[in-house]
Amino acid sequence: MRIGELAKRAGTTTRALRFYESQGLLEARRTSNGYREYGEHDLRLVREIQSLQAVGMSLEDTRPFVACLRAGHESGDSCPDSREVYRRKLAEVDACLERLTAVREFLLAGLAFQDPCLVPESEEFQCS
Amino acid sequence: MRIGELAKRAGTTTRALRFYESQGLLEARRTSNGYREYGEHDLRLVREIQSLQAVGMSLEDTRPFVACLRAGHESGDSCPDSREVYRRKLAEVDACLERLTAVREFLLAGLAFQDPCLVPESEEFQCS
DNA sequence: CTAAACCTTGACGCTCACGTCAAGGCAACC
DNA sequence: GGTTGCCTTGACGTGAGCGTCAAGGTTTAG
Repeated sequence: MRIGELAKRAGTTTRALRFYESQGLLEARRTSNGYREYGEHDLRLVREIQSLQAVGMSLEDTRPFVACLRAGHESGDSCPDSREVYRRKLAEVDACLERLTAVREFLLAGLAFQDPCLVPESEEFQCS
Repeated sequence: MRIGELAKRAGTTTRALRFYESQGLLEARRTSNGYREYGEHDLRLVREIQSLQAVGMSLEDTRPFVACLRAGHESGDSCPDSREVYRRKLAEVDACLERLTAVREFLLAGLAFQDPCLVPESEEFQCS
C-alpha cells in the first residue's frame, strides 16, 4: 500500500507518516518510481505510535516500542526499554497528579475568596 | 526602580518584563533618557502574573487578574472576569485529573503485561 | 490531449513565553 | 578618556509535531 492509503487506514496524514520516517520511526521500501510502499506491519507500527501518543508520550518515547515491534515481538511493550519508559511515564503521571491536585486546591481557595494560598513550589515542573 | 531592579526583586528577567509590556500586561512611565521606571505596585503585578503562571495559567489567562489589580482591587481574583478564569481552569484541571488517572491505568496495565487496554478516547484533549 | 489524483522533496509557518544576540545610547567611576 | 554596567529597540532562535504551500513527476480516466 502507498502512503495515502496507509494514512487513511491509520486515520492520520501523509505528512505525519513522512515525519515519522524522518525521525527514524518508520521505514518504507520504494517502488521503481520512487513511491513509498508499506505493508500491514507498518500499519501496526503506526497504530502503536498513535496509541502511545494518545497517552501523552512524545515520539521519542515511542521509539523503544517501535523497535520492539520491529524486532519481532508481538507487543511493543514486551521489551526492557519499553517497560522502562512505562515506569518513567508512570512516575511523571503520578507527579503530575500530585501537582494538579495542589493546583486544584489553589483554584478552590481562590474561588472561596480565601487567602491566595500558594501552591507548593515545584521548580519548573511540566505536566504532560 | 528601573527594569533591572524590578526583575531582580521579582526573580525574573528584564526580557520577561519587556515581554509582559509588549503583551499589555505591564506599563511603565519613562524617565527623560527613555528608561522604564517602575513602582511597588508594578512589583505586585509581576508577582501576581508569576503565581498564576505557576499554577499553569497562560499569560492570556492572567490578564483579568492584572486588570483587576490595576482597577484598584486589593486582590486580583476579586473581579468577575478573574473568577470566571478560575472556574474555567478548575474545570480544565478536573478534566486533566480524570484523564491522567485513565492514563495511569493504561501504564499500570502495560507494566502488568496485560492486554493493552486502551485509554478512553478523549479527542485531542490537552493536559495543562 | 488533458485533467484528476496520486506521489516526491524542500522549506517555511504555527504556538508560547521568553532566550539570546546585535548595535547602540546613557551614567558613573578611575 | 576609557571602562563598566546599566538601559534601549529589533530581530531571530527555541521545542514538538506536524500543517501548508510550492514546484514538479507519475499514473489513470475520459
